[in-house]
Amino acid sequence: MKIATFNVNGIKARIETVPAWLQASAPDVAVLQEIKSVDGGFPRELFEDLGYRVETHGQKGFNGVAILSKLPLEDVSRGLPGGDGDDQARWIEATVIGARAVRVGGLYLPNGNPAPGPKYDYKLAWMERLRQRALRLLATEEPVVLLGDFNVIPQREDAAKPDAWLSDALFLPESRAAFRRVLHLGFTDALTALTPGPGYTFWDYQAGAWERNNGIRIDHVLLSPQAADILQDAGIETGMRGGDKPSDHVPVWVELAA
DNA sequence: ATGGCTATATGTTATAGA
Repeated sequence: MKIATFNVNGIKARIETVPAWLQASAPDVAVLQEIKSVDGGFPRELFEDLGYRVETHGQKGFNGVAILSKLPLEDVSRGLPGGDGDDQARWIEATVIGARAVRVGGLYLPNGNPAPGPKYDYKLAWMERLRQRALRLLATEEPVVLLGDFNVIPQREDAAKPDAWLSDALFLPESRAAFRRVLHLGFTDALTALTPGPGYTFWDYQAGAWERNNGIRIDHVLLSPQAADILQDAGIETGMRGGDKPSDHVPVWVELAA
């Protein structure tokens, strides 16, 4: 089972990019972030015609997440628990029925800038809610994959110019500590487990960041122990950043024996 | 760089992203 994540930065703007990617990369499951679309405005037929089931959790203008799956989905849920009035569409979860059932959580973690401030408080609170949800999912002892745009640079080596990010919400010590608190519940970072060394997933549109390889790694795939046991391969589709009508993020994928 | 692009809707300007 190949599972991918892609922050598309607007599904309407990526109306050709995303289907072309799906055909070339052929993930069984794709979680998308920043669809920037309401559910009714999502071009679901386009993806259904490619053989995908479509589940969206959209919102007007910003945010918005989705799951596309060639395999049957069960128990789809939208919204990260514990929100109490949080109406930002950043979380969607479903069980994918392959050779094994895999619980997949697709997430778009808040950016948090400027920090300090209310947006940063929201980011940290959201990360604590993520930790709580992750703990519940681990307790099922089933394969669990949490993937998406985490908006956290875990280590200095995950940025081409780490010193430029020192006061940024993506790299502040509290953000990195909160990320580790999730990871250390027992998850495996699929990319660092299989491909040590620099591997970026985002390059800003500005200042020739792509041409200069001034990137950061902020899209991650976290595997529960039961998922890590069946991890076969993982990768970053770096070349997508240099393609037609690119998002500022590129897809990241894992292959599981499931 | 005090944001140099990009995307969306609030739409010929504001807001958000990272």
